[in-house]
Amino acid sequence: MRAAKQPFRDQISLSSVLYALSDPVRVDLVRNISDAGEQSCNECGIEMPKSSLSHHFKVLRESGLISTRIEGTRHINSVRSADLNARFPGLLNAILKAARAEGREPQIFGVQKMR
Amino acid sequence: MRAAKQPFRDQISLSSVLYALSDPVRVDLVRNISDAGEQSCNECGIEMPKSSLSHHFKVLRESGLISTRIEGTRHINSVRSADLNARFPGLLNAILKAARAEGREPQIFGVQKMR
DNA sequence: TAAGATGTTCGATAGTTCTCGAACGATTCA
DNA sequence: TGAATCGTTCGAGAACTATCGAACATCTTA
Repeated sequence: MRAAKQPFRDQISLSSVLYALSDPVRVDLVRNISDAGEQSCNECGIEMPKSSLSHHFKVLRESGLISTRIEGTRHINSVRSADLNARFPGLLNAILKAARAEGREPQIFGVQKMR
Repeated sequence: MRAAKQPFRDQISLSSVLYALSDPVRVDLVRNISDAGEQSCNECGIEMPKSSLSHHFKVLRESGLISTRIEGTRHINSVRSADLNARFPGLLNAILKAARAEGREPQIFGVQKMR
């Protein structure tokens, strides 16, 4: 119903974006959503309690990385590529490319947190 | 004397890099060092207690963003551009460019932290 | 050797963040 | 209406981070 709280394009801050993506779980989420075009929280392929996942989605949303559209009972997420590319040209691609270059497969079978 | 603890090129992790740069103070530091080529902790232009500054330099060092060479009593920092570009091509430039695009001038007159 | 300069390390405090179960809300479907 | 689905929010505990003064270490120079 009420639109998820997210910044306008001009309010997206570099710090928040970098911070949001500094978590392996979240960068995987963005990577998956980006590859799939759109994705519900459910089919993100990352196994973890709902509340934890919801937390990560919230961070991504509030940082301006994703937007969420509600469709029935599902929340469909998409990467705000246009906004991000407008605000920080090349940044998102560089990060996603780096994530792939790092060789770590997107996480699917549970958590693997380290920092 | 003892070399500052820092990761080898292949051990630089995306998460650490993004996390390190998710702090406005640290991204300014990297920006300044990058512009200047090299810089001691002293002349970084950011006013803040020595211990705080040292903490930020440590984070940058441990994430692989900078390396520190000791010369007399001064610790001279430089950005590990070659290593970073080899490991994550285009990433550092994209971030520095984004930092400039954000319009926030590098911090000089004291702290201005917000996140 | 003593004093000064430059940074690091330690210890403490305050604020954040992550994680996860439990409760809640909204929507769909029988 | 009742049950199921899909997510969010709440609350609490553990872990981490930033900040900063004080103490320490190292090198230089008087």
